[in-house]
Amino acid sequence: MEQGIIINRNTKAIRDSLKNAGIQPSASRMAIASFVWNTDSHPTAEEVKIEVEKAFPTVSLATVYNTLNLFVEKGLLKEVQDSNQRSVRYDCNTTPHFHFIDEATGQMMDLDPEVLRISPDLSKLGAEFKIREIEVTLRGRKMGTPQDKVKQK
Amino acid sequence: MEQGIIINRNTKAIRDSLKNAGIQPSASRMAIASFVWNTDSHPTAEEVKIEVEKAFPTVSLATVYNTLNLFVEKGLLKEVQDSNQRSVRYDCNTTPHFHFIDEATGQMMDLDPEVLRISPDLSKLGAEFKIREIEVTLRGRKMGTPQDKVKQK
DNA sequence: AACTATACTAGAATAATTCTAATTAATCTT
DNA sequence: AAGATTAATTAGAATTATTCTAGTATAGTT
Ligand SMILES: [Mn+2]
Ligand SMILES: [Mn+2]
Ligand SMILES: [Zn+2]
Ligand SMILES: [Zn+2]
Repeated sequence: MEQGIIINRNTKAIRDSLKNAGIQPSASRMAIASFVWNTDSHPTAEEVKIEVEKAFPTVSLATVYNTLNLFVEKGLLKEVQDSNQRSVRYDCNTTPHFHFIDEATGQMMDLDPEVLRISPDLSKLGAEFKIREIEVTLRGRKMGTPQDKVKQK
Repeated sequence: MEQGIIINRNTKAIRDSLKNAGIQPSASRMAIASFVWNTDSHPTAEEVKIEVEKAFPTVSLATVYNTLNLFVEKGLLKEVQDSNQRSVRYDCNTTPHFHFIDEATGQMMDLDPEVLRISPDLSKLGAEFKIREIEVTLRGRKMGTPQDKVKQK
């Protein structure tokens, strides 16, 4: 029953991804990418900063935001809304998928796109609606076994 | 092809709705309710303030927020996220429905729940996910005829 | 009218994000 | 390699949405 996807790229793969997107793989960008591409926790900018500081103590918050925004622009990350509706979270899973938010913990989990079938009824929607993206979030509780908390590589 | 729902309650209906929810229908609450329950524009708090000030010039921003939060608490309004992901919008349509956001104008439109069929595949989702709410937003362009802009009562 | 509870207000505080202007680092040209 | 140019990073100020505070006004109750 594994919904989450952890990208887990190594240093070389990360460097190549950045170069590929036309981004110079500077040290701070590498540090930020290494963190966001190896977690499925949908971190906030502040959480990214806290983690990245461990490896790279001089990184500034402005650089964290600049870098995350750059990654979003280049399609390497997606922005998603935190459930408090106040801050942004960053999602390294840029493939179409859905989210489940546990309302007790606030934790945002990826859902495999196969768990939901979504069919727009064009006859009712009207052809004048040009859809670019469908965003779906489920909210509720996940009654998980403790093992569910364990991250696997 | 009408997706939007305009509640359009008159003064007496609004007063009754407030009383019904256990809210004292003070003058400022009436003014705020009269606006938010007669628009399908999904206004922000700032937009609510600007409108309400016309009828009620001394209303404070704190009262606008207090009142909107109170209405949300009592289930009279729903909060939805603005597409800039920075501010909250208020939706007088508390029945299950979906949203379409025109990415050129930022306009948020209601979609009738019949335009989308959503089926969770419980066998894949897992019974431990207790779903309370499914939130769906479509983004794209609406290539409307000019008449589409006209509000009908 | 006095008392109490509720509602309202102006302005301060908070917090997420962006902006500014200066500094550093990397890349390019000669 | 030196100098010139461009790109990246920084600290801190600015912006903005929202909440908080503490005082004032209003409404309901005896
Ligand atoms: Mn952004
Ligand atoms: Mn709220
Ligand atoms: Zn995700
Ligand atoms: Zn709506």
